[in-house]
Amino acid sequence: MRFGPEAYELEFFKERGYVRKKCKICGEYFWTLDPERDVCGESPCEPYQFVGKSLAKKRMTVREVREAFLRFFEKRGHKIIPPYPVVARWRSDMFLTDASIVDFQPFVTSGIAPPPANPLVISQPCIRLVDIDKVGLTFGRHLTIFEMGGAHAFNYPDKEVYWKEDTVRYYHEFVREVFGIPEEQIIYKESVWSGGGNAGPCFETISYGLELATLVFMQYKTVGDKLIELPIRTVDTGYGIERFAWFTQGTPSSFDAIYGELYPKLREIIEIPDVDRDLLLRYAPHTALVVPKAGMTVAEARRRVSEASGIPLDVILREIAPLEKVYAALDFTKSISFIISEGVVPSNVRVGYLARLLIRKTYRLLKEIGYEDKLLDLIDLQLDYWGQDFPHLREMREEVLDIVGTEVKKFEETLAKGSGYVERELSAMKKSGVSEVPVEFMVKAYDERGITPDVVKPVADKLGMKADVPENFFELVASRHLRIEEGEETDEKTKILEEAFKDVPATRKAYYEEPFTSRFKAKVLKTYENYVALDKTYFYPEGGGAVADQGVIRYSSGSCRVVDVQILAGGVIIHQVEGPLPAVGEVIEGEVDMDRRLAIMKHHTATHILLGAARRVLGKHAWQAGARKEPTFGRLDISHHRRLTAEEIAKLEEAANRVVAARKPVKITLMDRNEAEARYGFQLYQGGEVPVATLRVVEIPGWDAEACAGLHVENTEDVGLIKIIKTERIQDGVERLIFAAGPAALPYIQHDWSLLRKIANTLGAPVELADKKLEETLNELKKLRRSVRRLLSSAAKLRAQELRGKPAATVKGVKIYVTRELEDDRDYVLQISDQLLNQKDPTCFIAAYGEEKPALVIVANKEAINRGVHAGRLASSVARRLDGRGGGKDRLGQGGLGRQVSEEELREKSLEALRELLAR
RNA sequence: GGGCCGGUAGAUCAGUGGGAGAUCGCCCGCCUUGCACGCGGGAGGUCGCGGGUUCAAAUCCCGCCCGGUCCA
Repeated sequence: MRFGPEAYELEFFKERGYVRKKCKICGEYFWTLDPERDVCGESPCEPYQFVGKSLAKKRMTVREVREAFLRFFEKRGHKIIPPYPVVARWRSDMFLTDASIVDFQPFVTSGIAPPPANPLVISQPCIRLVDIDKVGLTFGRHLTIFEMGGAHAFNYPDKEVYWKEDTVRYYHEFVREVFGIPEEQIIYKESVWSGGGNAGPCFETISYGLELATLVFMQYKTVGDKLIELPIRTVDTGYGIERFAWFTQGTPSSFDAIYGELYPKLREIIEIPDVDRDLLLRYAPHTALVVPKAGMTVAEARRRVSEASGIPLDVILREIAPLEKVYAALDFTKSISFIISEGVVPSNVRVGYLARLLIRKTYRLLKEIGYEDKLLDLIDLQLDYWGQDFPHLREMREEVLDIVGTEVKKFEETLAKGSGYVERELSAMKKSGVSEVPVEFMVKAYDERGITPDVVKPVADKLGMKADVPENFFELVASRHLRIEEGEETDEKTKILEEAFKDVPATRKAYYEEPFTSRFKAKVLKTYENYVALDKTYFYPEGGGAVADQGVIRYSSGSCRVVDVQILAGGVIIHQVEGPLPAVGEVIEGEVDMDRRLAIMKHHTATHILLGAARRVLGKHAWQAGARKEPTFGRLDISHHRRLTAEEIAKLEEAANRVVAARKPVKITLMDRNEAEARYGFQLYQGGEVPVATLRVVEIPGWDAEACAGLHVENTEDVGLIKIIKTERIQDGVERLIFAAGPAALPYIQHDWSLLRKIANTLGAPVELADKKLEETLNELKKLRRSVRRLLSSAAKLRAQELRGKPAATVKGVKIYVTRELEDDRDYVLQISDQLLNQKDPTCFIAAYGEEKPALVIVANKEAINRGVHAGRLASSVARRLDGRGGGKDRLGQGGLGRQVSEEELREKSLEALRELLAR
């Protein structure tokens, strides 16, 4: 995609005397005051020109740049907006805030809601994990976490704020005034921005070889390869706060500029490689050549920088690479600090998984330089340092360290178990003559146990095996997961219904107006199959995890039962009914099953109460990860890094029921989105994305406030008792509370009670002593087992003595013992045989044991086997003669008999079978 | 949410339908000034839970619980 030159031609450029040139390296057009310039100046077309110099008015820290940026735009009519979270919980299409405009998407940019101010300015911490492998290599041009200075204006058809001219003028003025960059060093490179279905022309602004900002004019919606004009044109500027700070300080890397103040404290934790300053200053400018695209490997990047700087590759690898690792560790630990302090719990799902990968990557990185035990110290350092500007980092210190600490411990366990596993498997392979670790094994180890090839490799080396990791390793992992996407049937059904009811106006949601009214009159607007749409309804449709209402619809000629209620995309509410349909146009009388509805409402309010309790008992990281409200129970999934203990569950119940007893009103208010966010914060979005301008805020004062479309009781007291029935771990890092509130709690309590009484009754002990009694009983059982074993062992010896002198027969020189034992214990019988077979003569022992259907055991000693006895075949043969089946190996045969048998009959059949066997 | 792997002695694990094992740890004894090592002996198990198939299940099948891991 490209825009014509007219998209970039500004009055401003004419005024200042700028000319349009084409870069001889990258071929892009750019605007400059210098007619001789033929390179755009952006990396990788040119090395950095500012390293080792102080070209700005003065050295500035990140904090100073941020302040200067905000004040500059504030003075020019922009309102300063506090930063949004880095975890984009208000959006369902992304996990992390990766640009300042993300804060206002999609509600503001699409026109659903007004912006909190217009124009506005914000310094937004952003997290981008895409270039994570190149962080360090570019000496800080790329970071996983950075602040994007965003000056934004939203231009509506009837209200123009400002557009391209002013945007560029502001930038121009900003860099000249604040940093003193001379005009001839300010280059505007033409480019195109697109993302998230939107697009527009943009300028990348470059000075001294470094891109400092991007000025985007978001103007189009992309549909396929077509551009459609957006009604709202958005000025989306991104000023690289860290890059400005880097530029002003002229340090070799931007890390020195960002974390310079931290270095003394950092040195107390880890050793920072002491690289010769001249070497760094020679090297740093050429890191501009590294472009973090998928195409360029790390080795390739190194080779190019080495060539351009004239520094040999081995010097780079020896001197500079270790320093890059420290840089990356700083960057990663800052990201972790920000993400976890917003309540993300590492897990195997969603944003929690990103957090886990990031923590593991950082751990491995630190391990490479021998400081994996310092991970928490580094995070602690970051929390304290950035906590000056972002106070929640300091407030969450304990929780963050606890959560990351838990995660690290888990990972260490995984690694320890993993390398043990690898060692066992590989040495087994080696024994069987394999000299190279199969790729399939490495893929399997990663997929099933999270063991990366770098863990396999040292073990293979130790065992003297080859282990080559293929380039496409991660593709091979992915190929294990290929499967057919399953189509969603429900979506199809919804589409059909939406089509059928598309000409019906949105249903009036009378249940919001009078949530306690059950009987109502309404007009039938349309019916389709067994679905009915009315002009208004008191039936609450399924939504927000709450199940739909049920009830009846009565009309002149009959009635039907309402079994389900759904709301369609257009706002039409359809009632799924059983029974004959009312006529279109008729006025019906609806009646909601109010007992059921009240039970659902109680569970819904209880959900909010419990969530508030979870935040207090477990910590602020306890976010709702899902919920369901049924008439008979409720379900609340919360993020938490450990299994809940019985004590925590009790505390949750106590806290929740205290709120019930406190008789707090449940206040429901419709509120402007920006106002609600300002008042309650982003904890509003517990249920996920809420794509509307006006939020319905359900507040339990002093306890909980959420954007919620559900129906609630009027006062916490109406909820009644809240009892947690059980907890499950539905994902790693997500605990599910299943609970019941009010009368619905009673059946669970009664059920447990009667079960307990039954158990106590059976044990013959009062309920209070049932646990003790059970313990005693089990202990006794254990003792008895031991006694029985000992006694049977002695009994077996005696029995063997009895039998020893009188074998039943001798067939072809094989001594045969046959016995019928009533004791149903195989060990006993086998011990008898052990005694009897311990002799040189060929001997075979045959026993049937147990009272009802007896079991059969046949054992032969080595000499007997040599004479042709096969205990397994014999068992099969004997058992078959007695209506049973059996089998086994030559030494031991076992089977079951189908009927009772006397010792005489057993002997008879056994000898018969044996003669047959030995005759062959 | 989906896929895959696993749950056996206090710990780590072996055991592919036929008598529950190894190593470490623990206890006792020998050796030793003492400790460690070494030697000898011993204790320790509802084979995660429930159901099914089978004469017979740690082992095969189904469900559940618990843990791990990869992907979106």
